[in-house]
Amino acid sequence: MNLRDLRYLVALAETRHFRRAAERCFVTQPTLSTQIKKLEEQLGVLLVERQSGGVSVTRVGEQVVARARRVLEEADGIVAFTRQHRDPMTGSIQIGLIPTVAPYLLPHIVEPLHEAFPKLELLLVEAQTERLLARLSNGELDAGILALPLADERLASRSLYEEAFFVALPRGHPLAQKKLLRMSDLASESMLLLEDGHCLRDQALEVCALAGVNERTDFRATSLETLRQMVAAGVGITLLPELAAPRPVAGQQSSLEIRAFAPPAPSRRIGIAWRSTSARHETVQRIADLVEELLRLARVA
Amino acid sequence: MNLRDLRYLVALAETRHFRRAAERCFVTQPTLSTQIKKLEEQLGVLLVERQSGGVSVTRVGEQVVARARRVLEEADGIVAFTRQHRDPMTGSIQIGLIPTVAPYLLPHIVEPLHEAFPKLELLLVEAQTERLLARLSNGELDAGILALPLADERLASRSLYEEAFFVALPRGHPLAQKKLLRMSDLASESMLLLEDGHCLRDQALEVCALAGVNERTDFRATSLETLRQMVAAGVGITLLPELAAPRPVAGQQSSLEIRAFAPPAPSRRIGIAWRSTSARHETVQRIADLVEELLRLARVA
DNA sequence: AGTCCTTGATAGATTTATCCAATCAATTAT
DNA sequence: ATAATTGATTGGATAAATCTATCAAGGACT
Repeated sequence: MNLRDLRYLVALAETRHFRRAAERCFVTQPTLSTQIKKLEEQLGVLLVERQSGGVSVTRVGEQVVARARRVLEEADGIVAFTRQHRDPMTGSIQIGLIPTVAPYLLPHIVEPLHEAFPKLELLLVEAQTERLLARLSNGELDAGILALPLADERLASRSLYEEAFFVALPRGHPLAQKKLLRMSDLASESMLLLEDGHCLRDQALEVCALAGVNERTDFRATSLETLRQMVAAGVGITLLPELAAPRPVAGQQSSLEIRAFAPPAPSRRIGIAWRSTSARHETVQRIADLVEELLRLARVA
Repeated sequence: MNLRDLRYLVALAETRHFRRAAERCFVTQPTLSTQIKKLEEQLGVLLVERQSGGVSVTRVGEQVVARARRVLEEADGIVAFTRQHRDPMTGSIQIGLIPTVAPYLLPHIVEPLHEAFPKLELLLVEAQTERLLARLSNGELDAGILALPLADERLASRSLYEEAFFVALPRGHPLAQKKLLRMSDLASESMLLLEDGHCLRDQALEVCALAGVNERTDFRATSLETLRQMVAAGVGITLLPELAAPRPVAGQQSSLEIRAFAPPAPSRRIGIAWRSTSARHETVQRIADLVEELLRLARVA
């Protein structure tokens, strides 16, 4: 049996006429005749009575026609459904972000993304790198925004932006008197860091190694915001990635001082990753394009 | 698009494996690969992600697969419908039975059914009511033999027979001295019952409630046969449905005594259920007719 | 009656779709 | 490193669907 045969049958039932039915199906009458006959043979039942001057559908035929209509409706439904989804920017896409990026990047991109791709449903998940990569690999996520480079070879990735590290100091800290800091300035300090599992922790540790700074091991924060609070409370200093370093709001006093490094400033690269086999490749690229553009604009401003 | 392609797709979604899917469809892997690819091109959407080590269905793919299943079901419905219009008593029919009926009813009916309808292939499945109804509703079964009444409104049903409950006692039990028991006789007893999920358990509990008997809660049997063994071993008493209460075989001593209730004896009604839309309606009726007749004869004998 | 027109059926040629066998490239397991 | 799996690809055989041309049967009209 075949969807085509069912279409022939329905057309025949509606026109009660082989020639007109054939015409409607854009085939010749013998074609339709043969196929209907074959269908009847396959089903072992006579579907139509061929009478001179037209065709009448048998009782069994009526039932089959009714069922055939349902089949065709469902089948056409598939086509209609996929037609809607042919546009890569429709449907839903699941994106994971690392916790040291999500709360600082998302405010910049969620609204513009929604405006640019109103039919795209963004499902955002926050998770640390390891778990993110696992969920990406097993198909639970379509894309992940995290620090590059990646170890996983089955994943493809591209860069979105590079963010410099800034030093966060409590108000009144001696180093706050300098406008730009050098690595060597930090040598006598001890650094507050995030707990294990955050890639930012590893990145900061690397900077520390270069600067000859020790980690303050009696305390590890579970989030960047906690870390910021601790610095503000005077417990120590820390490194903040660019997007997480708050712009000084005009007229607002902060107990936190942010200082940049003198070039060459340490930095980290944030990118987006996806399965190289992903069916959502196109969607991911379009999102990446927009995010890149948005970040460029935000940095200039 | 083509019904065959949809079958390929569903097989692929179920096996997550081109080769195994191809095998199931009785074609070679390249054939299935090509057709799936063609289907994807026609729909303009990627349906599966090809990864080394298997296949995963995309989100759009999942939707298409679900729709494809409906199309195929409807299409198969046409075949089934016409098949039974040729001769309702040919082909195969899948019947589910509850575990407290199957082993006691089937010996009475399987052979006569086969003799009466030699071209009908009986496929018998044993399952508890809940699972039976589920498999009936989703089309895995054509009919189900279970206790009435049913809750499910999408199913039609008719009665096959009513079976009284009997009391099973260990040999030498005081109650065994009476020929007929009243509910009130049981008041001081504690009853052994089946484990949860068996409808017989619920029915027996209802009788217990009427009789003011308590369930023996430290033990629940997984089958009627286990239950019978326990009673024979003197652990307690139980209720057995009529067909499961063994006739006393002449000359054979049993450590089990069976006693009927004085009228009005408690009983349960066993019936057969089917989807009201089932293409096998006629077949089910003919089977029900014969089963009803057979049971009537068996009861008289 | 005879002719014309309509109906669907049939035969043979042609095009198209489907399929398989063999093989490849990539990845994973041993 | 080697073998085993994975799905993709290619070329040619096979089967199916289609078209053109024609036929036979029935009804309508002159």
